[in-house]
This record gives sequence, C-alpha cells and structure tokens, in this order.
Amino acid sequence: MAGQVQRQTGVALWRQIADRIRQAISAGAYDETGMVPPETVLALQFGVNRHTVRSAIAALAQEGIVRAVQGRGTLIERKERLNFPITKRTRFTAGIGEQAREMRGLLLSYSEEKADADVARGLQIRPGEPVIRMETVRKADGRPVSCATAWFPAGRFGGMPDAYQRTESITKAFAELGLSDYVRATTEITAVHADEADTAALDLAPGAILLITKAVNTDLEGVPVQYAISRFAADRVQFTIEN
Amino acid sequence: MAGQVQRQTGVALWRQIADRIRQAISAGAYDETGMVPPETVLALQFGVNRHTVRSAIAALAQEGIVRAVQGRGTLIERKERLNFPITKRTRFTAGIGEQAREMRGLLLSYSEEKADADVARGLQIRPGEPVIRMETVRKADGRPVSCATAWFPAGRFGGMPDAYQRTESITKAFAELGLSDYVRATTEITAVHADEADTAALDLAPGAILLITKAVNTDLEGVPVQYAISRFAADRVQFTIEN
DNA sequence: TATGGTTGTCTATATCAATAGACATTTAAG
DNA sequence: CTTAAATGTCTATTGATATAGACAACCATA
Repeated sequence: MAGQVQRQTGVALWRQIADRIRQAISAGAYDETGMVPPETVLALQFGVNRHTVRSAIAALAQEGIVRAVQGRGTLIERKERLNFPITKRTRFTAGIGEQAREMRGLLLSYSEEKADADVARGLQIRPGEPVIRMETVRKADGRPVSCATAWFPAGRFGGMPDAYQRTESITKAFAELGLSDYVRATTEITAVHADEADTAALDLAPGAILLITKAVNTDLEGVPVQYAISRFAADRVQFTIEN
Repeated sequence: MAGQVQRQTGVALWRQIADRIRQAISAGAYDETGMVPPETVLALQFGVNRHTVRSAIAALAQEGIVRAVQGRGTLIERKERLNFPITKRTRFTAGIGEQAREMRGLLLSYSEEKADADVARGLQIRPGEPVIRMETVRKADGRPVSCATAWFPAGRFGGMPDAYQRTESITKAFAELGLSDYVRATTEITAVHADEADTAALDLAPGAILLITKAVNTDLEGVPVQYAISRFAADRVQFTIEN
C-alpha cells in the first residue's frame, strides 16, 4: 500500500496522504486493529515529515473519519462506501436501503422555468417549454451522499416538489402523481473536483472528488419524465452496473 | 460558468483553475473563438491574480491542451473527452473507434500467479488457482486513455499475453483463443486521485482524477473469463450506461 | 504607423506547505 | 511505579503558492 506521494503538483502532500488513508480505511486495510498506524510509521511509509502526516490526520478528524487520542493512537470512527447499483430500474432509496438504516431525500429549493437546450434534449421537449426544477440532497443515516438537480415536464408533474417533500423519495412522489413505474434510459458518468457549493451541500472535505451522473428516466412508453444531474461524494459511494 | 475557487484546501488555486479551464474546453465553452479568454478576464472571473491564471495556463500548455501566443491570445490545441459506453457487450476498441482514428492496446507486462481472494471471487475460482495477470495501457490516437490490470484463468487463456500483444485488443485476442463472444457481467465504478504510477503511465497532470472500473466478463454460458481493474483519466473520458 | 489588446518578464512581499528538532502529555503494559 | 509508545505543542527555517505592480514584446488592425 506504499506508493510514494508526489511533490510540486499543486496538490499538497497532506491532502494526498489524507486521501490515501481515507481510501485505505474504506478498503478495510486497518480492520484488525481498528486504528490507523502511528504517525511516525505513516511518515516513514509516505516518505514525509511527521508533521505532514499530522496535517492529513487532522483533516480526516475534521471529516469525522478518525479520532486521535493522545497516548493511544488514532481510532477509526467511520468506515464507509455505499454501493449504488445502476440498473434499468434504478431506485436510490431502495438500492441503498439495505446498507443504511435511514434514507432521506430533502428538497432544498424548486422553481418553474423554461427548458434550456440541454434539458430540452434530455426530456425530448422543445427549448423554452416549462419545466419544474428541483435541487435536492440525499442522505443516508443523516450523512449527505449526493446532491442533485432534477427537471420534470411542468404540465405532467407540476405537483412534484410538494410530493417529493412529503415522501422524500422520487419513486414515491411519481407514484402519487400517477406514475407507478419508470425506467432509466441513459446514464452518463464523469468525475470532477467538487466546487464550493457542492462542498458545502455535501459536507465534503475541500478539494474532494465528485462522481457525476446525468440520467434520463422515462415512463414505460419511453416518454421522458425526469432529467437529473446528480453529484455524489466519490469517497462515500461506488456505482455498480449489472447486466 | 463562474463558481469561485476554494482557498486553503490543500489544492493550489492554479491547479483548480487549470482543471476548470480544461473541463470548459472539453465542454465546448470556447468553440466559437477557438481560444481561451484573455488572462485578465479569467483572473477577474475566478477572483485571482493574473499570475495565478498564468500558472494554470502554463500547466495546460505543458499537457498540450493550449498554446499561448504572445500578442494574440491562448489557442486551444486539443479538445477531448472520449465517450465510453458501458453495455452488456462492452468493447473498448469498438466503442471508442468512431471517436479516434487509431486505437491501440499495449501490453506493459504479464505474469502467471496464484489468484488472491479478490481475483478468485471475480473469476469464481478457488484462491490459489493459477491466473494470468496482464498490465496494459490503452491509447487513442497515441494519447493514453486508461491503464488496466486484468486477470484470466491460466488454464483456458494461457496464450492471452501473446495474443493480446499481437492483436492489441482483448476482443480479438479472445477470438484467437477460441472465444468468439463474451459479455460483461458486472461493473463497479469509483473515483480517486491518481497515484504516481498511474500518473506516469497515463501521462497525467499530477493530482488528476481517475475513474476506476472493476469488471467481470463471462462467456455466453456465464463462466467468468476475465477480471479487470481499469483506471481511466477522468478528464479524458466519460462513461455512458444505456439500457 | 500608431494604437489597443494580448502574452512575457521582472521585482517585491505575504502566506501556506513542509521539514527539522525538542520536549510535554497521555495511555497501556510490565 | 516505571517505562515505552503514542499524540500534542512549540520554535525555527526553507521552498512553493499567491498577490501586486510595472513594463517589455508582440500581434492585428484601423
């Protein structure tokens, strides 16, 4: 698990090391002891000064992943990476349901607006037609996992914001509005560094990585009902595509 | 396209700005002029000093994405993001084929080894059974797109390294070894920061993001034939999942 | 050829990142 | 109680990062 860190890359050593330790924790590298190796050992492993390792651990402590105890060592507090299956019938709440006790979708804001070119293409409507836009955050056991911007055709799903706020689930909200089933037509996946807004919304470590999906959901006749751009904290989730 | 950069995050401003500009280029933001906006404009947009923007542009020039010309401006040299469809019949070479002139898969190294727990689970064999491991790099028009570690059951596909080296394609190599068709059973997708080895192998900007896939391919009877971990340069590709 | 807009270079300064060493404090174990 | 091992704190120094300002060099064009 060594593999040296890189200098003069615009990414501080302490951040690289924090990322590596976070990943090692979620991969179960320290499961036997439940603790991160001593600072002096890590410093030797990564080839850096002990103070640099301390900066990395401080960042992880800030995230709530580890807790340093004087005299004992650095304890692992949280070890997580939710699996998020992407299938024809992708259901966020259901898919994650077995891995977390409580799943909630929170509506941050919504508005009615006119579809721009991207949204119109996704929903297969004409640019300028009215759509409902919703900004949401989804949480597993109180911890933010992703935030999303979703668009719906305004005529058919004008009641979406209200239904979503009540049910805290897209699937249930669709059901309330008379759409009992829907399928995922396409999903695009990319990855970028988180910007300020998403860092705040997802309670992320600054400079963290986002996995981004652009998805179109359709009803059973193939008519688009939702176009959504979701931004996932990359260190908290993984996607699984089953065929 | 504004959205401010973040300070004191362990990620240097010039690197954040370079990432943003690179992404804007690949999204086609500057297609009309074929040029990046003037340094003074970018500095104002991002709320930083002009010298900081210059550091970012210098990094992009180093990557060969832009070329600054005194008196004229900064020209866009290369504009890239390959789309990589992930389907039941995922074929790297074929999928990318239409987007690049030349696709090549290069064998870096290979060895015969005993399957560890992960590999055994992927290939549905017993840990300790012999497998062939191959380290490969895949290039589109000479530019590295991904590197991968792949395992094959040694008994059935002992000739894999040789066949791959000759055909530069997994699909063709399988065909030579008597497997005319195969399907993708599962794919896991995650994202991390690139480590030193992958930075070198993929000719990446240091600190770049990797999209990682873990995939199991099976023959038409559902018997696993390949377990592969691929690491893609996140700023050069996107995945598309079609259903 | 004159001008405005652009990139290139230089100096100076402040802050962050990283190293180095010394020592204090706490915990667990002998 | 003593000791070893671990984290916590402090000072000092160096190099990378970022800001600020001034001016040179170059290009296109009016």
